Amino acid sequence: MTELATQNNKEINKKERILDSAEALFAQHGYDGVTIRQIAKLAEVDVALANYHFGKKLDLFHAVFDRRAQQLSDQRHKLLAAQQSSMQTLEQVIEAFLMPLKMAQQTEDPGWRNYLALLAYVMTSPVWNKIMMSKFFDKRVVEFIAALKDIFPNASEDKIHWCYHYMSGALALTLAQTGRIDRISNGKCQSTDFDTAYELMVPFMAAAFRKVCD
Amino acid sequence: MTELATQNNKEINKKERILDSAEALFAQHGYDGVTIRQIAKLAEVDVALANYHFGKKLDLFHAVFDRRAQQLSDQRHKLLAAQQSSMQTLEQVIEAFLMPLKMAQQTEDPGWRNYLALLAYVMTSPVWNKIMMSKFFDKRVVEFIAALKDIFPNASEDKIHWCYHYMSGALALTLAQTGRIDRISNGKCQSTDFDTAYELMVPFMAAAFRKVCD
DNA sequence: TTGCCTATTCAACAAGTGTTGAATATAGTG
DNA sequence: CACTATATTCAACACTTGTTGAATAGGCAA
Repeated sequence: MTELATQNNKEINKKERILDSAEALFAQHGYDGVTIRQIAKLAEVDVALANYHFGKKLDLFHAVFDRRAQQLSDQRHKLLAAQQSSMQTLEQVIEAFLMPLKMAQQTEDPGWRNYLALLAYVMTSPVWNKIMMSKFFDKRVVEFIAALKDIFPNASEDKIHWCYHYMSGALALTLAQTGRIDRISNGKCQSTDFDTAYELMVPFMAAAFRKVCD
Repeated sequence: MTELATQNNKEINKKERILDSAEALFAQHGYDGVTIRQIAKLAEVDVALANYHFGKKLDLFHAVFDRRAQQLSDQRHKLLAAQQSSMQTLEQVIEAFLMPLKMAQQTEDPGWRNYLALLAYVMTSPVWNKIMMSKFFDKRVVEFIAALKDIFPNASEDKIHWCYHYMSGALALTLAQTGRIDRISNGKCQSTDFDTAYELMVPFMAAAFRKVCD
């Protein structure tokens, strides 16, 4: 995200090409919906090379997920900690939570957009959620919820958790880019329009949080 | 839902046992994460029987999805149409949209809970969303959005669509029952607690809709 | 040159996949 | 009983899966 976009790397680093291809395919078809051979074909490398670099298929999946998770998680932590002063508003906290994803999408690197879809896949999967989300993101969510507790000192913890859950769901469906909002709105809204999605999401969620937690 | 729960059907109707087993496995592992042999084993029938009754694997998937989709869609339509009078409040409209899912969960039949997770899988999947959701549910969503337009005559259509999108995401993550809210809240909240999830969701979404669309 | 390490390809394995046709059981009808 | 249609099982097929060990290429140091 801070680095330059590494697009059009078709002639260099095969190792990263494997990661990029796996990322794109896993994001769209899920773990079981993708074969190593499909990944290798898209990356234009031999089938055995993925195994050489990353080991088993499951290890490759972890490698794909971890590559950008660290960056994303760090960004969230920075933004939340930066405004750790007790002057923070609800809108600021929500924005700090969403901003890294918005920035990831705005990068020229198309890999980031694929990664966000992969993140949505992991978030909504009953089997992957525990395994993958606890590695990096759960810690940041705890920080986010702590900030919410400061803002709503009188709210029960349960309500805050459920409110976060709703926001997390809205976020996940946005990241997934299923194309449903395009279809239902007859093309007037677009799944790929993250700017609008995030812009509207902040006041939407802020009002909802206040209603339930205040 | 209106019929009696058909639990403990282990000694009868093998055809329905296949559907039930496929439903449970597809919901948890997705389409590609499940083999016909796993389904047959769980249903305690021969591998070839699934093919005999439902044809190809993809046809079985459709059969599983369609079985309860019709009921769910009809319920939504009834509830929305019943209060078609211009006296309906925002809360009533949202409740009419969520109620069928709440009722499905409250049934004794554990198959319904599996089905809701399957629905979440389809809703969040980039590949399945278009194929499956357009068959039954898109029509009801259009009705739901029409009701929202009546309530917010001055709101732009885009905003209404995005608000629906957020709610749909929150709903999908709830249906998915990933166990994440359990983990983050240290067990204080539970993914299976649909009652609380729906109860809080109505005021949450109502306030959010008003903020953005009013 | 030789030697060595890493990267990459090739060919192949054993296991598992969806699917199918024939064989067998079951139940209902005359 | 026999006849028939449906339901179920059995065995096997052709194909794909992840994975691996041996073979090859390329770069770099001595």
